[in-house]
Amino acid sequence: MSSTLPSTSRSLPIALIRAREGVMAPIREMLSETGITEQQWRVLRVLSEHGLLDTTTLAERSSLLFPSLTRIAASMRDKGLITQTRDEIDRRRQLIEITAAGQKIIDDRTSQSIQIVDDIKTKLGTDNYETLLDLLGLLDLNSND
Amino acid sequence: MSSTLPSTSRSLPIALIRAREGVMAPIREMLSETGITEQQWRVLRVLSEHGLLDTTTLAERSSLLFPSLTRIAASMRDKGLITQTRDEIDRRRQLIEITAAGQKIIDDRTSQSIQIVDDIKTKLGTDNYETLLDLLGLLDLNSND
DNA sequence: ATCATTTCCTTAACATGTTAAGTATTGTAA
DNA sequence: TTACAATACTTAACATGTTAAGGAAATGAT
Repeated sequence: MSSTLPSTSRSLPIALIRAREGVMAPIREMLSETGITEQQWRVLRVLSEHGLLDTTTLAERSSLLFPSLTRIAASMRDKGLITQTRDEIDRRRQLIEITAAGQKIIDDRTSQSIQIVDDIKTKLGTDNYETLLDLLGLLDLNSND
Repeated sequence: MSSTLPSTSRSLPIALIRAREGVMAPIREMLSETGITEQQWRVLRVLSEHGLLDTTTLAERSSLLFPSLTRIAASMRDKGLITQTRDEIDRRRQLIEITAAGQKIIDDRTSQSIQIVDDIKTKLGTDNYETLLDLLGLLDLNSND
C-alpha cells in the first residue's frame, strides 16, 4: 500500500497524543483545584454512571491497567472518595463504590464539564465530533472491529 | 448545547486512550525485541527525519515533555543511540543527533512499520484514515485552530 | 557594566503506564 | 479429595507523565 513511513508530523500515534493533550488541558485545569488526577476523575465518572463495580470491570470501563487501578483505588479510598468491600460470594473479587464525597466532586463540576465538551463540539462541529468518536472506536482493540 | 455529560462509553478522552492502545499494540510488539520504548522509538524517528536538533525542538516534534526527554535522552545516550553536544554559539542549548546504531534500529524495522500503518489504513479505509488525522489535528492545542 | 528577566535545560517528587512475578480463591478433572 | 489450572487481584521494578523548583547562560533595560 505505502512504500515509505509517514512523516512524523502525519503520524497517527503522535496525532493521538497531541489531540489528547488538547482535550485534557481544560479538564486538568478544572481538576487542579480538587487535588484529584485525570485518572481519578475517570474512575469517579464510571462509578457514578454504573454504581457498584468489581475491580476488573472498573478497570476496563475507565481504561486503566490493573496495577494502576490498584494504586489509584488505594489512594481514593484514603481520600474518602470510594469504598472497597470484598465480594462475599467470590472472595477474590473486590467491589468498589463511590462515596457521597466522591459524588459531590462530580456534581459540583457537571456544568463546567458539559461546557468543556460543548467547546470541543463547537470547535470541530457536531458532525465531525461524532465522526471522530466513530473512527476512534474502529481503532479500539477490544471493540468488535 | 448539551444538558448532560456524555456517557463514559462515548467520552472523547477515553476514546482517544483506547484508540492509542489499539494503534500502539503492534508497534510495542515490534519494539519488544529491541529493548527500546515507544517514546524512544519516537525520538529516533524524529531525529532520523530532521537530523541534528536542539532539545526544545526535539521535545516538541516527538511530543514529549521536557523532563521526560531529559531522562530519555540520558538513557539513549548510555545505550549509544544518540549523541549529545553543547551548542558552541548558545551554550544553553544542547544538540542531539542520532547515531549509526540508532539509525540501524529504524532501518531494520522500516518495512515492518510500513506494514503496521498499512494495516490500520486498511482497517479504517484510506479516506477515513486521512479524515481521522485531520480531525485529530483540529484538537491539537499548538495548531493554529 | 550591572541587574533583572528570559530562555534552555535539569532535578525533584509524586502519579501513572507497563510488564512480569507473586498470592489467594475458585473451578475442574482424575 | 486432591492436584492442576484458571481467575482476580497485588506487588515489584522500571519508564514516563506532570507540576514545581532550581541552575546556568543569554538578553534587555538602565
